[in-house]
Amino acid sequence: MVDQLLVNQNRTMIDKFSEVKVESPSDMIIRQIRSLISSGELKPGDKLPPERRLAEKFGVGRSQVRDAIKKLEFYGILKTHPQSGSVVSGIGIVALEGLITDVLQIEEHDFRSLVETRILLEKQTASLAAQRRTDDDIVHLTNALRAYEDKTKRGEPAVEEDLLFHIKIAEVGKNNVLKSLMMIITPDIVVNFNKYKVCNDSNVNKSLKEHQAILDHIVNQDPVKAAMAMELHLRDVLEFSKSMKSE
Amino acid sequence: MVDQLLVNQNRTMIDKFSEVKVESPSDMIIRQIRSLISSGELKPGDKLPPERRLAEKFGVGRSQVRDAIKKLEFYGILKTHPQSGSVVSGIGIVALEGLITDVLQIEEHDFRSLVETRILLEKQTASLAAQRRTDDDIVHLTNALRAYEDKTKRGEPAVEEDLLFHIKIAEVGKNNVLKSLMMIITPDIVVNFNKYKVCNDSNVNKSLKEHQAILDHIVNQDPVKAAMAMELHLRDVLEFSKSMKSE
DNA sequence: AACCAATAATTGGTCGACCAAATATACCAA
DNA sequence: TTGGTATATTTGGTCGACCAATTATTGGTT
Repeated sequence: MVDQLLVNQNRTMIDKFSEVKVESPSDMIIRQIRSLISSGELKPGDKLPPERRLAEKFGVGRSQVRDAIKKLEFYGILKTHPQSGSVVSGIGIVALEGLITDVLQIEEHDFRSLVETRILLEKQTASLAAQRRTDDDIVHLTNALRAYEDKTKRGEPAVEEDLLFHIKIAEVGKNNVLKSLMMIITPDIVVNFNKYKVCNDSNVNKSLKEHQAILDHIVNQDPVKAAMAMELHLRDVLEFSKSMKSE
Repeated sequence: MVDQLLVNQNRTMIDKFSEVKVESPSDMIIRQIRSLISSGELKPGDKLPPERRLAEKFGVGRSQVRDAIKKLEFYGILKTHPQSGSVVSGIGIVALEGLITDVLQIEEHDFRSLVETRILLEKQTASLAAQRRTDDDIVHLTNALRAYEDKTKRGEPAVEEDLLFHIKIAEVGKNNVLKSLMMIITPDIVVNFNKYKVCNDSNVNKSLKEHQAILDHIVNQDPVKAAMAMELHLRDVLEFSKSMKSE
């Protein structure tokens, strides 16, 4: 009650500090765990204190600690064994420092980096697909391209089918990690696609031909040409995005 | 009570089905949400039913639903607005299908895929680093290499310093996404490093020279040679790992 | 009828309590 | 002393209840 009054009285002063409260609670916990590690209290390889103790030490509920641990586990920094405890991953303390700070800023993907990386990944998937494709794979790829073609011919937006074709290529490449990484950056790309309206009508025809060319090279098992066709395709997208961005 | 008795009576029969229960509860929820989407009950862009309703519908607690939603949010498939609801991301329903099934299997990183992808990423980071390095960057890289050298000269294991050097190169490349992706796969690599004892004494000398070569090419701003040196370096690791694995 | 304020219902976030599995401890027998 | 078993404790997983913010509803005023 009294606290509430004080808050209202100091509203203008509170506003000046509000900017530091943008970081979410779980991020704060992550930062605290990081400090535990860098201060030497937590060496890689040994067990994390139990969630209850951490919650008490940080003065928060156990839920938030669990959230933080889950996030860290997601990025491979921790490994949680049920009914036993969480263990700091084998990676060294020095590298950990850099890792964790990066996790907190992992969303800051600027557009240039995004497209640049996508080109890299997709060139490789195209190359691998050309090397490792089976006859079954060709059927799947053809179907995916057909679906894309049908929708564009009807004048409908086909961003989904476009991406699906690319994902199928990644599957044919038969490299789990590569595909997973593509999966991770794909949502960001879609967001930016919609933001900059990359896929308008004037581009779909060219895009369709480029897709067909990529597929042809994969069918012919020509890794180099497949990669080049993919790069050409994506390079167009990049250039177009640049022009949109400068508007 | 009665159910319990039935379960005990049918223990042998239950055992036959136990194999399907290996998937974690939250994965089951993810699968269910996916079926909700593919059945058309959930179209991209509109709000997810409230957590309580989902929990009731799936016959589980709300915690598990929250876990599933958080996992999906990690991958950008959902976006949660506090006190308002979760929204299906703009990405299309078709692509979602592929995405979600992949999320469930995203941990199956086999070793070949891992090293293959690492080579790809690191070649690019080396190339970019050679293109974009500043004078300050060189100082940092040199220090990192020095730290690695010192520790190896003393005969101590220096896996951390090794990786730190690579991470520094990624930073010099100035591509957020690329660095983030390297961060993601690095823990897996370390685990496998320790498993196969890649960095033994006979290799450290060679490794050190290769690191120096990479650094030189970055200093000379020669992207092609930097990438080649990096590939050479990592290719050795791959070959060595292969031989260890076949033991 | 239109608009706005006050109130009621809904919703995700948080917390504490309970559960079952895993581990540590204590105790007894050989 | 040693080995194993039974018990006690610890631990992450799960659940239901409560909280604050948001949204929907309602009622009244203009």
